[in-house]
Amino acid sequence: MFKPVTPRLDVNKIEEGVLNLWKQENVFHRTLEERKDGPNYVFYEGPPTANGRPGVHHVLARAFKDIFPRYKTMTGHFVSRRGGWDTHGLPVEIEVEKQLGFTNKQQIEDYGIDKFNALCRESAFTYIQEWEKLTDRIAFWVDLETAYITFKNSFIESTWWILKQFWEKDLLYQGFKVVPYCPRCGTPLSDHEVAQGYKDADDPSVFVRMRLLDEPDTSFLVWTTTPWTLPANVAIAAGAKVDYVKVERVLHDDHTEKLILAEALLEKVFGEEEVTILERFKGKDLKGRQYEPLFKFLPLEKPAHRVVLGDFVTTEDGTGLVHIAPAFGADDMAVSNEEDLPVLMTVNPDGCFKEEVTPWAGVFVKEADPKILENLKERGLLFRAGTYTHTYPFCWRCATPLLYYARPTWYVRTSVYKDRLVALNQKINWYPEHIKNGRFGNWLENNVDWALGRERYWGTPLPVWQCEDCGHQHCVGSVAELSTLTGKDQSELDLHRPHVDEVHFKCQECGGQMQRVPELIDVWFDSGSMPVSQWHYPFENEEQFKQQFPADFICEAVDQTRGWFYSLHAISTLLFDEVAYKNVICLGLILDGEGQKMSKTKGNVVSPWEVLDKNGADAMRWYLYTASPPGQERRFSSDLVGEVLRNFTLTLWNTYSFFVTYANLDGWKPEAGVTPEYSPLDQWVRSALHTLVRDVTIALENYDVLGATRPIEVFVDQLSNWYLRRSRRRFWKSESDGDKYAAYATLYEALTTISKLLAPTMPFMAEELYQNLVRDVEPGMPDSVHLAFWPAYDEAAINEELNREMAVVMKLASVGHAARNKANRKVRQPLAEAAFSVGNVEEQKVILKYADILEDELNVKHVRALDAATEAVAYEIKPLPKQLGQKYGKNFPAIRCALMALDAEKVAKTLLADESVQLEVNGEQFDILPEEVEVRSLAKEGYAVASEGAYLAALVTDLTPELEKEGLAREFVRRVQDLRKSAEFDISDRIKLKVEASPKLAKALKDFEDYVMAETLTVEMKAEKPSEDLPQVTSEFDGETVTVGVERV
RNA sequence: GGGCUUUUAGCUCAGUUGGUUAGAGCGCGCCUCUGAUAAGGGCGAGGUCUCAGGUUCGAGUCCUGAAAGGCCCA
Repeated sequence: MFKPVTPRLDVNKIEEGVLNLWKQENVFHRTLEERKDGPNYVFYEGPPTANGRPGVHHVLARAFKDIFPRYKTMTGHFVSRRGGWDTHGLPVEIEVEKQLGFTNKQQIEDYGIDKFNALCRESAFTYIQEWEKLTDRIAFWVDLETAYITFKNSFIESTWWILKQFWEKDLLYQGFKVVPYCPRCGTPLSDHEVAQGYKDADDPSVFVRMRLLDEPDTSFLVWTTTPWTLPANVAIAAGAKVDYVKVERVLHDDHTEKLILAEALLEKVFGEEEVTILERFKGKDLKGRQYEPLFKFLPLEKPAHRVVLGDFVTTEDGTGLVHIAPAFGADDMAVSNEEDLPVLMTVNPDGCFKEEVTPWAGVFVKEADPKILENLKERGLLFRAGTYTHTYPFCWRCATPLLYYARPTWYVRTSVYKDRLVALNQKINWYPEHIKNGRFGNWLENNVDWALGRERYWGTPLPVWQCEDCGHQHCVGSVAELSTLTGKDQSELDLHRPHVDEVHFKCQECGGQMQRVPELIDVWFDSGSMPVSQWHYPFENEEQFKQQFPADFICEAVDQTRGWFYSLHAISTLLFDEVAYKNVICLGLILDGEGQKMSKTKGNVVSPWEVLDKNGADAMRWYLYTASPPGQERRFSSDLVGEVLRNFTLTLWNTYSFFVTYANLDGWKPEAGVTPEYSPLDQWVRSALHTLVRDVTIALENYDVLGATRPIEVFVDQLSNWYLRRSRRRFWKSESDGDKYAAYATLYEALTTISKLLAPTMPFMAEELYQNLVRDVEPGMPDSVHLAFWPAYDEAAINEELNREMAVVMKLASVGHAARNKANRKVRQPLAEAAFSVGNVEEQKVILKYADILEDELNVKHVRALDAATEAVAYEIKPLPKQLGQKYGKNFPAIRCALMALDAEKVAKTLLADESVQLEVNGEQFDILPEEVEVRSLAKEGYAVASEGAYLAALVTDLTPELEKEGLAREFVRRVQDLRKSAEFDISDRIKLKVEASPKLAKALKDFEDYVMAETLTVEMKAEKPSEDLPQVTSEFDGETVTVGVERV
């Protein structure tokens, strides 16, 4: 006996039950234990930070992550699935700052780094319980008990080891580079952070005269949007190939001045004003020309204030002459290094001018802009000032405009490995594929050194100590090394600030005191270190590390391209010259129902719980898998998930419930060694089933999630709405013969196979089916579908021809229904005959081969092929463009025309006789083959006809008295069945009927008594008025009246 | 400004190496079937396949350009 199944599905109850089962039987851990000796399949969990609540996008990622480990477990692999938590970084600090009401770094220092970091440590796990709960509820199987945590000493120590490897290869260096810098937060920002803060801003648009030293009344016209950088000007950049002109213009006092600028920008700069072009030259001719500095606040260490060439100069905006202040621009710094120009550092780290810049000392640079313009104007150096709207980066946390600012900071020299980064990327399978050479590939091609340093508090400290006296630097690669250096056991040392900062040792060069540098490292380095650091490699777990590197599969959203995908790849390339992952699914973002990005500030975030409580985890997962290709962004709403339940889950559930109901009635169970006598319909559904197994397997092997899910939906629909609907009678007939056994065996095979195919994607439903259909019935089977083995498909069961034939049968049934509908003949009324025609000879045989199915489906007494020769009055011929166009190319239109001009009937009959038609077009002979033309027949009168494409159904709608009576009998049966149902009789209950019917109906019931009684499980039918106490109904149909009462025997 | 990506029915999405009548589901209207079904079937309304050029006998599909949305980067 199978456990009885209610047709009313309560997904949440089922999913809770399955969760309990998994817990009680420790199923997840057993998927590890029972596969210990299997080949490794390696999955890396990209660590989330638990200081925010998990959202729908996390469910998306976790749902996709879960598929492949489950699948690979079923194929016999050992899939260690260690979780991880990212715990460091600015986002954590900011939450704590908010909590404490801090607005700047000084407040943190005053409060105490120790106490501050203790709060960060807690804050990183604020929502850990909700994360764990959600992970559990959506059945993402990941081992959270042994999850790696980036703030643990062991993790940090391994990360230090990596850094030391880099240090020894000279890949870690302190550079003086221009970085986006927040003067309020006092720290450079990573690209990632900068990207979050671009806004439209109105900045000054300033044209300044820089007077030539050797030519009176002549100036370079230079444009800038940052006047505050002008005191740091050391050069002007021109484009070597750009055309420049010297123009003369009249000033107000009748004097003239000469200005040099790019010719292409004359109009933009002067507009209507008349100027005289005196001279033309290329940019390279300007090289080395000297000019009068605008300001002289700082001493010059090297010669400056001359024209240099730069390939970044454009003639889009400004004047084609670019002001160069190496301290405040990346291009500026680069060109200054090449040209050996001095760097004038006019601004303090707080964003205010230095003492030396006397007029504006201590003024915040942006506030000094107008004052600087005033000064230039007084000195006649200002040509024009306006405003310019462009996108400019602001600090994403405090909205302070960022300054591009030269600061000493630490870098990983990734750019020297650019070729390896690019080459190794070619070994990675990206899904979708375009990321590989698109977004990710481009990013690698443009690789610049990884800015590693962060001047913050809560993170992995950079393990570099520097001598306070001689500046000697030493990189520490382990706690043991630190112990040796300090001559003291440091194994209990917390490797965070401020504790590591308090560790000093003697300089090996001069004996001075070594002090750790102040920087932390970028948190992305933490997560990118995870293949190594999660194992505390190389200090222990060497075996595990080697077995678990590289990953076979990782999966995150597309925003990780420059995040985790990059940090893993970069570290692995520099450290091992190997990829860190072989296959990666890169997910698109989740949008709300309106296509807007979900964000806290917009308040359009859908809570995953809302969806889960309503529809369950399976439906939510299934929606995410099937909605659109994984790389694509997807719209998401609770209603869309609800559709999954109605369309897919319920269909499957009802099929399952049907099976269990009747199998229990018949006491059916699978018997080993019995070969069922499959009917053609069984053979067809088995062919479709094994095709499905094949296709889903191939899809999963290729990380094709759509291909692993959508076909299951199609199959379940066919199983329920074609196979089962057409097979129902076989299940409820009373004799238990081989045909009935085959029907049960077929449906059982389909359901148990589906449960396995669904295990990776719909883990709950899969388990529910498996437990009842397999585990409780077949002794010795694995205790869970997730411990079972992936089904192998039976090549012999796959019959492509059968698949095609049945598609035609379904098509004919559909056309037949349409014909009935048009003739206004309801299906319950039997008709004498249906005749079909199809487009070609090949499909013709299908009609007779599956006549019984069509007769039953359409409720007709006889099915046959339409006789094209005698019954059709008209034909249409349709030259098939695919065949003829490909064969005859340019001639196709003419051939088509010529063919259509012939007598359609003659052509049709020739082709239907499987003979070809000869044509002459433009003096050329063509032989048109039967398969190159579709023939459509139009039936003669007396038939109800419907057609679609070449498929046509013609019904004989005349009713004989016999057919009419049968129709009445069927109507009556229908009423009785309804009555049985509303009286809540069991489907196997035998009944007695009392009937009071109008004469014609009474006669019909008499004639079809056997049929009526068999259909309704009636043991006694009496022609009398039912007594009041019986369940009964009175109804009218087809002009007849009946009152019928039922009584359970 | 650059890179990647998307644009097909009211909504969510399919659409094979280019093939002439562009599909499905949901929703809507009418009809129907049901002894598993919250379902199923049929008919109908609903499309300038974002736009403009081009290649081709033939373009939703290929090419060029443009527009709009999204993401990433400046």
